[in-house]
Amino acid sequence: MSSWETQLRKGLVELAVLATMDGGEAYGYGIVERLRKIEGLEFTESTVYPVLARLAREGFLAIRAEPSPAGPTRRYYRLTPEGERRFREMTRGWRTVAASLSTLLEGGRG
Amino acid sequence: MSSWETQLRKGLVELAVLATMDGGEAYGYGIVERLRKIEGLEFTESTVYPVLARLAREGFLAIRAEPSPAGPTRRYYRLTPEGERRFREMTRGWRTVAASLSTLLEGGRG
DNA sequence: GCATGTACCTCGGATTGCATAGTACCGAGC
DNA sequence: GCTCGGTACTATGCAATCCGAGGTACATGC
Repeated sequence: MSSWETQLRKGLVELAVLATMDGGEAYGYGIVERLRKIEGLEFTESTVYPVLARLAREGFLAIRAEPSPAGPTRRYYRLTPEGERRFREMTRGWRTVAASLSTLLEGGRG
Repeated sequence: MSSWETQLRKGLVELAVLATMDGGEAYGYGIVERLRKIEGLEFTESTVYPVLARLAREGFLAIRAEPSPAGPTRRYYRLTPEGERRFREMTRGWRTVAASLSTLLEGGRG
């Protein structure tokens, strides 16, 4: 993985993770599997798990445990009201930055 | 500045800086002044100067010195052929990530 | 009993953003 | 000739976090 792509992802994991459980539930391994298929968002378990732990600790996620059909107990995460607010804020911030950078890239030195 | 926005910027400075000198020249202070006006890309001198130094050291930028109308000698930076390639690669990578994330954000848990 | 797939978690190195502080250059006005 | 404000860059150090490598554990099929 090229180093600058690693850097580009910083701060994006959190948004991507929150997005996977917008309006529903998701568990760690499933999130990793899902993001693995999205170009540019291939995060590993060692990236996703700490983020989930932090978000839960900060009160943005609620946890529900449920047995897995094959494996250890799954821990399903869901957005709390605070988590939803955070997600909306981050989405707005992301759109702003994305739009600004697009303009800059198209405009050249204009 | 919220912490996640700081992280979001990591890796974006480099692309933003390269963009400001696409097809032309730019000097440090001028780059900072220009980016300061773009929402979401307000980087400070202590962020931009090290990036310029690193990019020059890695061979992505060429330097030309020219007296300033008022102040110390300006150092104009220009993309080398390698720098242009790097810039194009980063732009592609950025567009990929941006598109993926947009899809994820709009699609919800679809 | 062993391999395999699922599921969760931790540790440590490397990278980088940015606040703070400092150096130095130049022209204008007195 | 001295100060002052704007310009241009450098140095130091902390905080954040990505991710490779490694560890534990459950279930099924052979």
